[in-house]
Amino acid sequence: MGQPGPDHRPPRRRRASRHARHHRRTHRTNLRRVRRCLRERRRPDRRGVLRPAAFEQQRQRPDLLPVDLPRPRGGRAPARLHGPCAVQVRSIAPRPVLSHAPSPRSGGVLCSTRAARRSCRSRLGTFRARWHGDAKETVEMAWMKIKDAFKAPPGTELTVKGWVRTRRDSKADGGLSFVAVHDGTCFDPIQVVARSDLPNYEGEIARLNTGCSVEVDGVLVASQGKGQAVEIQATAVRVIGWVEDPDTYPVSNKRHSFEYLREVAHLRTRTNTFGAIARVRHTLACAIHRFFDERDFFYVHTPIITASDAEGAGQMFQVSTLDHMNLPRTPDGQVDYNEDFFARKAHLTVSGQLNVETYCCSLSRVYTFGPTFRAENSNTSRHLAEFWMIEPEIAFADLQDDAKLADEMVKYCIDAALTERPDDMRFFDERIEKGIIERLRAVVDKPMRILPYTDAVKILQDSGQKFEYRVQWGTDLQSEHERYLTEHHFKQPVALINYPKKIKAFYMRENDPGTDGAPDTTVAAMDLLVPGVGELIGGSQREERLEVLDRRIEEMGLVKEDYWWYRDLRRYGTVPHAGFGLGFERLVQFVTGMQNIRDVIPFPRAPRQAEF
RNA sequence: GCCCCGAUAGCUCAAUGGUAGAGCGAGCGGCUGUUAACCGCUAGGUUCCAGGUUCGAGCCCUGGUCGGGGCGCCA
Repeated sequence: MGQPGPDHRPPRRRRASRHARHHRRTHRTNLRRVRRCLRERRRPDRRGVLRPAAFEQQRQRPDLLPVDLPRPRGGRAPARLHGPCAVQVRSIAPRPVLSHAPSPRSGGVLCSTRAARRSCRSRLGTFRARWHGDAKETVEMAWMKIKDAFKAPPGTELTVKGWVRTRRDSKADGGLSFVAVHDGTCFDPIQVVARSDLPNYEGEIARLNTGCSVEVDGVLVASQGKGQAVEIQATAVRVIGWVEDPDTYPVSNKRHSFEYLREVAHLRTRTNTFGAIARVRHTLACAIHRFFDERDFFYVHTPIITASDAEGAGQMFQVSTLDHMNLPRTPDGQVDYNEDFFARKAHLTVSGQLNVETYCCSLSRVYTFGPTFRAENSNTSRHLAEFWMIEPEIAFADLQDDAKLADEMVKYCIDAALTERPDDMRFFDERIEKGIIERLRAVVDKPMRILPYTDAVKILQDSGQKFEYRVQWGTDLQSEHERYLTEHHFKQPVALINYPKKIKAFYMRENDPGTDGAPDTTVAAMDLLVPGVGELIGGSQREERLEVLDRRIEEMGLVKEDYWWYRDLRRYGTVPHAGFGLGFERLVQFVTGMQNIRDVIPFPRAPRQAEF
């Protein structure tokens, strides 16, 4: 705080006078605003934003009924506690807030239907007395997740546990605080109304800050204020964990940039955005497993450490237990990997595909879903060094089957997010990418576009667009080209198929000459491009003909013997088969509208980024 | 890896080479069934780091660190 000393005084005086000038100025402006508001019979708001007069009417809604909450009166209460005891009517309004008439036996009202009464009783059956720190007997009520609390009937007694989003105070009715509490189970926090007659009101409740963890006992009631349908009238608020310095709490109740939140990845999950991302990510992961399970796919756990280099391309992370400072050497000076853990050079996997193909060629339909590692020095919003990839592989299938599978899977996932997480999706629609719900719905409804690479090149060449890189058959499409196709030309996901073989991996099946009228040989590859993300899926039909595969391995300058077990699949009962890889984080990006891939994985790994 | 841009209060950002400010957040007080609340006051700074130019550097120069965007690699 302050360090008052002779040295500091002169600058302080100067600052104070400037301060004063400024405040006189803003004060005059505010006065003008307020006077205008009064003339127009409106309520003044900050920055001159005026609220409609309806606000006042809303505040005076007569149909809301204040209630008194019972406090423990010493002695044992639990045995006598049952649903209707929880609330006492203090004053009668024309229409009670709790949806049925007071019961004479209890003098209180809680549940309107038989089912709701039953539900109350069963929850209350779990009550038990508990000795609390302040030597007062309190009641532990049924702990409910906030998502369930929102669905419970008014009058339900419950406990919620979570973290404080905001606290607002009011002096009305002798003083009360509104505490927004979230526990991550749904998008919205629940509003807890804590009255000043709670024993720890002054000392604790009125000092709650964003980030504090609390347990709240109370009764669910229809809200008197607008902005939420229900709220909790608290009978007890227990502070579990304080925020030690609210001034430096990294995710205070305000807007933060995603760049900043990346630096506090351990706390960013408490924000509404990252909570929503986590839930949608979970829903998508579950949807993927469900999608495959419903279609008789088996989930195969392919190895994370591998000695094979799946595609002969791409930087890999090396896995070694050798002492870097004292490496064993062979006589010719090379590192002697015979001394290493696996007695050979080993890496983190860049793809489970080659392994999962073996299961495909025996279990027919399989998939992997696991972490994948690329040591490329990629600095983009769509690349990670560690990401999760889904790789299905289907036997007795060609590229058309593969594309169909990709189409169905993407649609299934989108539909799951839209139907299972409407609250989170509404948030993404309003705050992250306007209109995303509609666009996703359109993806589900429309048939997927499938377009040969050769035709795509023609479209681009005839587009009249100025591209930084010239479009030319035989070269890989640049991301500006892909974006033009999916974001401008088709305005929907597009699967490009049958790429020139020179730009694709050795295991992709060679097409017959002249396929799609292409000038040179193509392979049965498929890339699914989606707006905003680019390549969501990369896949192919696999080369099942041994002699063609061997030729391709040779052409690529690879060593046949390294792939001996992969080649065996072609020697013993080979079948046409196909598969693809879907970058899970890119799917999450596509569904949420988040722009940077580092924000859709809990703890991003990228070049120079592995803090958490 | 290449090309651009940036780094100033807890956060988001201002500030011709000449006395470092605002909004939000925080603390205190006022008002209020509140909800991006509002009003007043207060505190809060090694202007990323190391050098250099200058009477004087947040600003100009050099080097570094970190972050962002685009491209490449891909999923």
